[in-house]
Amino acid sequence: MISSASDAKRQAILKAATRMFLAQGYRTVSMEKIAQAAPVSKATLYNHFDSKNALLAGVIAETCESLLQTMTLIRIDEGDMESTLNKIAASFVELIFSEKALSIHRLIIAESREFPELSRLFYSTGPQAALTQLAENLQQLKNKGQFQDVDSFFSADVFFSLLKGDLYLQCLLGIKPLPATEEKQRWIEQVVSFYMRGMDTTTWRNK
Amino acid sequence: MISSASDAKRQAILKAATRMFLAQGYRTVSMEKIAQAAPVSKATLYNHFDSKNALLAGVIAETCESLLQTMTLIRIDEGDMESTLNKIAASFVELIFSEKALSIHRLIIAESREFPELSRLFYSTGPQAALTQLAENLQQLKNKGQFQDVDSFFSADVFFSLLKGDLYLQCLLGIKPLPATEEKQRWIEQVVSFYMRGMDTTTWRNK
DNA sequence: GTCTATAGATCGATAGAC
DNA sequence: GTCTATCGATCTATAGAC
Repeated sequence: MISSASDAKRQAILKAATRMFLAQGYRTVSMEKIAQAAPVSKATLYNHFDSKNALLAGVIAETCESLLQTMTLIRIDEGDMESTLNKIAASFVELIFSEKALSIHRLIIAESREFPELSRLFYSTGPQAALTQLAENLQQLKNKGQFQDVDSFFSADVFFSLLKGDLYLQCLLGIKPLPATEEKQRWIEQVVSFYMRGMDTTTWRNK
Repeated sequence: MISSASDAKRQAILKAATRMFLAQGYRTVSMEKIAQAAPVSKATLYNHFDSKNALLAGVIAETCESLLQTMTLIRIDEGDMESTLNKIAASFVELIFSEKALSIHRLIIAESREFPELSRLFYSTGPQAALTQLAENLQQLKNKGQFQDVDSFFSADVFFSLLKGDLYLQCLLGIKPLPATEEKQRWIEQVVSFYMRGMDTTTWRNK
């Protein structure tokens, strides 16, 4: 059995490493500084994580898992299509325009060359999981007759891409502050309105 | 007057640094290796660029300028809206799904924390310039009566965001190979079709 | 398990000869 | 301007005491 004291140190290391990697990046943060912040000795750090790379993998996995839990599960049973889309949009926008999500995204892209397996882990447990979930929701809306498309995955892709927009790039680059609540609300309304016109079944049938 | 031999060395340094930074990232490439690849001595390298940061700035500026020239100027005088959009889309997709553009994008995001001024340089001379140009084109289409929207900038944002889609993220993460010509063509058709439905003036007026 | 101390390697930047 | 040689700092990872 592993002692709880050792477990506590491990958690302290992970917490410190997560905070510093997300805030300052992988390269600029040394094992020395992480050990100091934990606070543990460098030898203890290496007892829990074989290498700096292994520590990064632990940080990525834990952060992705944590972020996924913030994506609210949407019930599509109640309400019409517009209200359902609005709920999904609000949950998605709240997630991607958070400092934590943007930071992990930057970190992954920066290290994607040297750790391609981390990129796959991030994509499958993050963006891809969200896409799949939305595609399933759209499929259910389709079965209820509120909606008609040819490819639910394309429809899901379109919806999330619209919700990102150019604003997401600006936030990712750090050249624009995160949008305030009202700003996000207005953005969602614009996008959902545009999306529903594009998905309108009457115009769709005229294709 | 600066000797042409010195100028040639400067160009050789920039070329080597660009290639290595884009392929391997900023941190992993040392001044030593750049000097060897140029090939010049490290002292000569520092004679042309005061620091590694200054060299990075030179690489970014030159690469952004080079990439912008590949964006074809679109004439909206001739042809209908769909053919115009298709031309713009083809030019945009060809640009963003190129190895060079993806590499510079990764590099900028990776270093955006420490060099925010480089992020602004990249955004204004890259994505923002493209957005502004498209917004102006849409404005002209609007004036010709082929098109009607409330905010040309929003319409431009939507168009480019759709063309990126989830595929762009996968390419940026390096977990998917660049799309082939036919794949890009099919993608553009899907997106333009969806976009034109969303922008359809009859449904728009019914708002 | 945890600590201090340090090995071993690499890096950015510079000094001095030509 | 260009070169060789090197400084000083920092990094990852480990050895050995407790």
